[in-house]
Amino acid sequence: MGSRARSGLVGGETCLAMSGGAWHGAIVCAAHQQMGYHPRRSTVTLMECGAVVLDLNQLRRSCGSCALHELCLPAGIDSADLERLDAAVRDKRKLARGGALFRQGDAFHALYVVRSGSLKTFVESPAGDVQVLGFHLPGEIVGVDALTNDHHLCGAEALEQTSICELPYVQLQQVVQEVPSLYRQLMRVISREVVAEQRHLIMMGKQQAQERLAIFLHSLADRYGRLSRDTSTLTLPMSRYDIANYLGLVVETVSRLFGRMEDAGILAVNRKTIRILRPDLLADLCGQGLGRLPHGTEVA
Amino acid sequence: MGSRARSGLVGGETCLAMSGGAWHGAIVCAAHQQMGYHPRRSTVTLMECGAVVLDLNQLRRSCGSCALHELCLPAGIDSADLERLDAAVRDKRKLARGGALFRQGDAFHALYVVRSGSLKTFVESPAGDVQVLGFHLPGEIVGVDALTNDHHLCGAEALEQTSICELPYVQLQQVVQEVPSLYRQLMRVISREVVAEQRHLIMMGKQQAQERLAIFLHSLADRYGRLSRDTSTLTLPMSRYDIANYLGLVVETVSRLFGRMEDAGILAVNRKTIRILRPDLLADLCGQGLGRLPHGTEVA
DNA sequence: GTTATTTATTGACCCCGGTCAAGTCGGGCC
DNA sequence: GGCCCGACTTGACCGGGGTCAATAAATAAC
Repeated sequence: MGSRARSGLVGGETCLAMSGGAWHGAIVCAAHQQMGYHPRRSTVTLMECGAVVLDLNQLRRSCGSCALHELCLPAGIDSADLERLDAAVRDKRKLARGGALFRQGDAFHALYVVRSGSLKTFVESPAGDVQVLGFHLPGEIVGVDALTNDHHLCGAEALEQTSICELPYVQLQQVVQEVPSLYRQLMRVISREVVAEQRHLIMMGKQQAQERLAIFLHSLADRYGRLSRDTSTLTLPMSRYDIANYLGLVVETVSRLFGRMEDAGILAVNRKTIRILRPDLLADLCGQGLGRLPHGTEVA
Repeated sequence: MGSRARSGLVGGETCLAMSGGAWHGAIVCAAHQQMGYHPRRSTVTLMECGAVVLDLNQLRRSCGSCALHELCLPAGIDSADLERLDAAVRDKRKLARGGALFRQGDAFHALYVVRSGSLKTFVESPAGDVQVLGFHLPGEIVGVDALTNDHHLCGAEALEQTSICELPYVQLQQVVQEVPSLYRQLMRVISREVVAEQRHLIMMGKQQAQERLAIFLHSLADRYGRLSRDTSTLTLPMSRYDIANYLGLVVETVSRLFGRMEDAGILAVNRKTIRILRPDLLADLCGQGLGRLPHGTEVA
């Protein structure tokens, strides 16, 4: 084993652009990527980048002009009703990497939608062991589990610089009451979370470790695609530990699997940057248990 | 190993009463159990039993007089608004054991609430392998996953004689729009499902096989208690295969675990009837990985 | 009743992935 | 520059639980 050719990104400038996380992600990058622009050679600093984002936020404060419009609550709502929704959406909170949106046990008073960046939700037992429940990308709702008993059953934490739309529940209820189409859309968005959890469950059920990671990457690429991001080069905002925990594995196993998939020519792995070289083969690995790679097999 | 004293239920008449499933469960049994009555010596046939149920259904057709009132959608809704809900709740469908409420891929047009009996929800891959997603007891809602894309992503099947309240979605929307408190309660009930899935996920994450089964039994007893059923004698409506699949294990492992817990004096297992002899010890097994039983240890 | 079929239990074997331990890399800091 | 620390990788070992197979019990079919 071992003579694996690590896909060498040039390092220096690449990492400089990457190391800030996908902070300009949904806003700056989305536009750039659609134009075929890649921020690799950009020399903007984080400071400059932050300023740009703030300006853009000013321009697109309203749901109506939000890039996530069609993925989020406003989908299918006409401009007249949008103003009422805008009135309910309170200040857009910003979180630094590791910052808590809410903690396990906190009193419930709002639902949240990720605007840019990403979150993880997780529970922690009194004994201290953690279970990551999900990763949340822009347009996805967080906090639904607290509706039953007015307390958050899981914590939510930013994986990178993240910006959040807060929907105070009392006001949201009013608007939803007045705008039937918004009520329907809210249900749909919540249902999406149920479906996401179901997928997670299916994966944890009986899939082998390699299938789990394949499914994880595949579905992440899917979600990136829906955000108009590049689906062949994933920049993972979460650590190997988070991935392992989410998949019900240990970090060593995840590391080995990345290695094996790289050996097979499916991926090019460079820390948090994963290039999917053979989407077809990756899709195969998601399949029904066949086609598992036997330790160091080169796949033509 | 092996010299395990099987808890001997008398067999004959017991099984006769059991074999019909818990059909009179939520309706006849709930009342009986609260009075300390046990249907073991009852000689009613299924036919007679069915008739009784029908009569009771006539008496308590409305949500207002339903025994599940406080567990279900009507919770916290005054009698004036209850009539509007009643109008939306359509015919109460009945399913025989194995009967499908809906199939994976079916078009969505209604949510369902279990009135009596029980369901399992599951997905089936093209290759034929199944993952059981959940078991649903009276008062619990089914079908939420279909709200996103108008098709059921999982199938739902009765585990025993089961009666269902159907909530056609178009009508439900109207009523919910008119009755704010019902809207809130619907959200809460849906959120319950999210929480249930989260618990399932936590279990599948990193728990050992024995902890999984312990948690499963413990939480099932909990839910039975909420339905005013006996929490120390569980009559499992689902097969060992369903349990194993739900827990991400194989049927042999579940069987062995039941055996080990019986050896430890925690349970008395007789096919689908599980008596919890030591709830305290069972709770211990749910805990953080400590206290696992090392193959045939007697616990005083 | 008898037979056939599903469901559950039990044993023997072995492999996937967890555990333990040792590197290695990269980034932040002075 | 040099140091440190956390994130990640890689190897060696082993045990929990999956697989295969045989049997028993209970239900369904006739």
